[in-house]
Amino acid sequence: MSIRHAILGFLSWKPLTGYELKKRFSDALSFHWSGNNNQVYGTLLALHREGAVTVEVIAQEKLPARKVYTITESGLGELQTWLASEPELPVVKSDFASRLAWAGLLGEGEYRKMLDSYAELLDAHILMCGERLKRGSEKPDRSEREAGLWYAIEEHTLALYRAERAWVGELTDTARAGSDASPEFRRTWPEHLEKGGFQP
Amino acid sequence: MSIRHAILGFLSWKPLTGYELKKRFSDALSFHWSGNNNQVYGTLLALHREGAVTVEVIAQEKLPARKVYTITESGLGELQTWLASEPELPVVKSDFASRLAWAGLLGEGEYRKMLDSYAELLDAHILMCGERLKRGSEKPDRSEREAGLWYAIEEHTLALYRAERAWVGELTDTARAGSDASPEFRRTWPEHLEKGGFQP
DNA sequence: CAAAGCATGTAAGCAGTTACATGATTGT
DNA sequence: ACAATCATGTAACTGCTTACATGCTTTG
Repeated sequence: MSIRHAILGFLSWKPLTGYELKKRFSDALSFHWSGNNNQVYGTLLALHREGAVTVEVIAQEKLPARKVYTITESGLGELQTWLASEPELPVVKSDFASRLAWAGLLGEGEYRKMLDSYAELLDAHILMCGERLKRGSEKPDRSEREAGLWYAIEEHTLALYRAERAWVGELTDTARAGSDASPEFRRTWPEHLEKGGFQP
Repeated sequence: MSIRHAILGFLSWKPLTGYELKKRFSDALSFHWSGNNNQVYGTLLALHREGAVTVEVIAQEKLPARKVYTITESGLGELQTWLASEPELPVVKSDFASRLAWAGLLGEGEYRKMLDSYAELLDAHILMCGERLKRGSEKPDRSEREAGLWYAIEEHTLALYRAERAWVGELTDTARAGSDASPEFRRTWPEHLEKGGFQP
């Protein structure tokens, strides 16, 4: 799965410029690509070289020319072939899970702080997502099913963040319960290291 | 977040060889790194060059020498500094969501097939995860909290796949309900393309 | 006798990131 | 006056992937 297919997807909906594609990627909740220049303009160039899209250059007074890309039948064929191929498992890169794995090295207070700052980050992100959804940019809706799917995908993306938030809440509750039972500060050091050397 | 911190994490637990680290990454449910050679051996080399770890070469009869890496205080410092830094949002790369966004281009039958094959993939993966958890490889448990966290992380990872599976189930139900209402085959073509050119 | 495990490493390459480069127009 | 939007592109870099390269030992 690369941005190539996602770009072909957008172009199957309507002709767009690189700039417009970039915006769609950075506005979307559910496409994980940042929509940076190199990625979009570069892929568009490759797509054109390979005959998957055509370009129409529309000169503008005072602003750089717009290059409007249109999908070709060959491009549409590639998109359909991809859609019919075997899907892949989702890949989740969780910085937080990686940290949590070693959070035993932290004291109670530092651990709580870690949970809190992640909860805060998630809350902010969830809020932002909600606002973006309310504003609601233009989406493909060539059929009932398509419109429904775009809605479903966005809801599902949000649901994932909410599940993550709920999990952090549970961890916080557990931490609270645990330290109420044994409130002393305890920092665990690796057994194979001398204690007392590095003290942050 | 890079594999560097995860390696330091494992080494904070106990000295390990590159080979052992590789296995831990490919066995883990919740670390997203594949644990390929270049990544692990390369990072270890860099870590050593920078003084974050030390090496002890243990010659073996008939097998290549084992290089056992031990974390230094500087390495432990780097790990703690990272743990105290701001966490990042999880990044989800969902091939399936990207496909779903353009599934309006598919006919009912192809769409159902797509849902089914993803459901199958998830089922297989969930089963495999369950077995891996039952087998249960050796995990850090220097404190109650650490042991509990490793358990919590693995459960949470599995929960995510299960939520994904439930979602696909819902989409399938919706699709069934929809096509019962209007069972005709309908393929939607991009408005800006002539209909009838490319027919897969 | 083949496959899996032990054990190290290198080469080539893809996908994606940040930052650089330019410059007019519109809104606060 | 400053920031955002419109609009294109390039350079340098990071992180990660697959495949290559070697070769012995244990298990099925």
